[in-house]
Amino acid sequence: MPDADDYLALLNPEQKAAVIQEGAPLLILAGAGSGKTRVITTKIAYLIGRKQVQPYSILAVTFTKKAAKEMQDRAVALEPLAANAQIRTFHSFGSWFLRKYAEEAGIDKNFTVYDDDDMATLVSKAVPALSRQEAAKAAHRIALAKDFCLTPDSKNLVDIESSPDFPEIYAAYEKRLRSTGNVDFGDLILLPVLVLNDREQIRMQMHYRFRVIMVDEYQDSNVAQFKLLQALSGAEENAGVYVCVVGDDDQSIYRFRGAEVQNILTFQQNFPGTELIRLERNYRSTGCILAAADRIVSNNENRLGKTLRAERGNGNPPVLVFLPTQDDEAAFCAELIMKAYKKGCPYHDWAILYRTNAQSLEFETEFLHRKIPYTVVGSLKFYEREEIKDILAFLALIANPRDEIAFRRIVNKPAHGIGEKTQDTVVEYMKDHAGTAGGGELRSGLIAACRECAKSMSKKAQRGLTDFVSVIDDLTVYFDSAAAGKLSVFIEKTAERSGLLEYHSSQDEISGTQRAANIQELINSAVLYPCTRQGLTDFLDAIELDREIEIPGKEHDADTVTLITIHNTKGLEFSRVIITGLENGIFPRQDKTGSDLEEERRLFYVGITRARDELYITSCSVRRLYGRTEYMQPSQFLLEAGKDVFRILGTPPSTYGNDTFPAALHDGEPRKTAGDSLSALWCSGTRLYHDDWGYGQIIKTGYTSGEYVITVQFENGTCRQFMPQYQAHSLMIIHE
DNA sequence: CCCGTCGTTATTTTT
DNA sequence: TAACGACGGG
Repeated sequence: MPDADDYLALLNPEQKAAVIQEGAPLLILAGAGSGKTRVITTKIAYLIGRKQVQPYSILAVTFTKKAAKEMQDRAVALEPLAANAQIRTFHSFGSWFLRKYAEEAGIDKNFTVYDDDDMATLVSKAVPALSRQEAAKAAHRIALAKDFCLTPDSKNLVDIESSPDFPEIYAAYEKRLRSTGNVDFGDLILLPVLVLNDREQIRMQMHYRFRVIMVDEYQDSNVAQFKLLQALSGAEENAGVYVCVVGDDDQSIYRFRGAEVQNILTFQQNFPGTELIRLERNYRSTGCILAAADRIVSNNENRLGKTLRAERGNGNPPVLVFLPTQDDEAAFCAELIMKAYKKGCPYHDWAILYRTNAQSLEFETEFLHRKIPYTVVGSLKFYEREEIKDILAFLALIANPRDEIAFRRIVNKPAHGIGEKTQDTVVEYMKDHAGTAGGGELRSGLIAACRECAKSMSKKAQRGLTDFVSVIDDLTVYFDSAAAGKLSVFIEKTAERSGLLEYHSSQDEISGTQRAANIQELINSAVLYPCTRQGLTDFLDAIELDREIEIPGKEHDADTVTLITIHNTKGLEFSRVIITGLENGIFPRQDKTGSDLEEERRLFYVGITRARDELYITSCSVRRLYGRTEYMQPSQFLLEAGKDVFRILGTPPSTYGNDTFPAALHDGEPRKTAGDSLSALWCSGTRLYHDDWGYGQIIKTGYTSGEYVITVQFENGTCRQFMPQYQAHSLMIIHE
């Protein structure tokens, strides 16, 4: 039996107060790196071990499966009984709830979850007048509406989309979606809210079941999730459910996806009597890094306010590096990393952060060239790949034969001569007969419809449909007879019998892709699931609700540099971080004002606070953008932070503070374009630092066969020539 | 049905 | 610049 005092003794006073607090709602404002996961997990252990709270009556929700798993593992390490606590993502809770109350929610118990892409397809089927692009946009708005807990008849729908057609489109989509029996992501939250608000009985059952509710990363919850929490807590009917939320308003970065910072800012009003505890001791970053982070975020108006204190000394100031172009930026990063590597710093200590995925390209090219191993996080999602979606569609159709989207995706793949017209006929037939034909017809849904429709069709379509049905039939027979086997074997069978494996293998040869291997990866990931209906739904759920789970070839022990968008770094930390592209228009992105600009600022804050020991920030004066060469200005965030928090390398553009541009402008060479800014940057008198030779000064400049050449006199006596155009990365201009 | 060409358009995306 | 969708010919 673990002794609670052991783990309480590890906490600082605020953390301990947060763990033992009871009797009123609790809001924990946990700054970056302040040990919030430790607090939540300790609290779970404490409630079970010390307060005799039943583990299964604790519900802890997070946003990602990874976070849920980490929380579960750490809680179990402190208190084995925590294995029975419900530690889930919001969406997996919704899924659990909806399978339990499928009937009340008006959906199929075997539902699968449609993603954004499926939504767009469904919109275009529901409203054929829309172009593909319009449908995608409408789908996006519908998703957003659901995040805000708005139904097609909600008045506030205009706040999401002012187009007068929108409510109609949304309603048509809903109708179509309900006819498939499936749900979309928004429904996983919205439908439980509707059911709970509607059915007192069910609400009471939930209050009886869950006595403690904790929410992690509360700053990223949306309105629907807030309403779900409200319903589950029964705050308005004195259900006596204990609520504890943890978050950091300064790290709210998902507004564009419906996250509502207001949720955390107004928590105290919505849950009267709330106690507030701040965790402000930062155990991750050095003081200098935190100082820069604080300077940035202090420029935001809309925040609860908190000041992080460094627990591990000041360290070195963040280095702000001004570079001529994005190529120099990539070279600078590579050089920095290689230099450190030679001194024994592993690659995995490093992360390169950028605002948009497209920016990863320059680094990939450069690193490939220099043989620096790297891992790009998150750009191409496994589950979004065509071959994976194809196989999953087959499985989804077997799980739920009314799944129109899955049906359309694979009925003619590989091609059997079943065009869109034929598909429409089958889908219409199913919809017309589903309600009247009794249970049998309903159960076999689109497959039965295929059989029926085939009778009255052209030879070609008839043949195609018969082929398709026989594939499904074979697989169904196999599925039913293999209940003792593994699901992975069934998926393998599906991949073969459907012809999809062969189809995608041949694609591999044409375009050198890895599709067959990806399919194999999918098959492997199902080995632990039984070949039963339950196993199948569980597997599909796991895939749909945890899209990070399948990252093929991602060896965790590989020593690589991480390339990642700042959004994706939430919850991560690295010893050394380089945040790139700090230029107006890139970061913050253009057109950001007001609260959008505040969110960009928070994003910068998140990026900075990922760094444990060293932080570098780069800003280029020229960047190729959409095929154009753009002259960039340093990010306004750099000015807001103030110069004193950084150590500055390279030459800041004149717009960065009051610095005058180097005298080099008069050095004899005309400054025509940015390409020629070489002579401006690398002019006589400029002080430099070189990796091998140390400090020095440019004593002569000139051109040799068209290339700009500088001569540098180093303090150690060496005198060398360089071509800054190619060697800028090994030479750093000292500004101070 | 497949493949090539032309024109358009460029965030962030836990689930 | 590049990548992707729309369209038309084989």
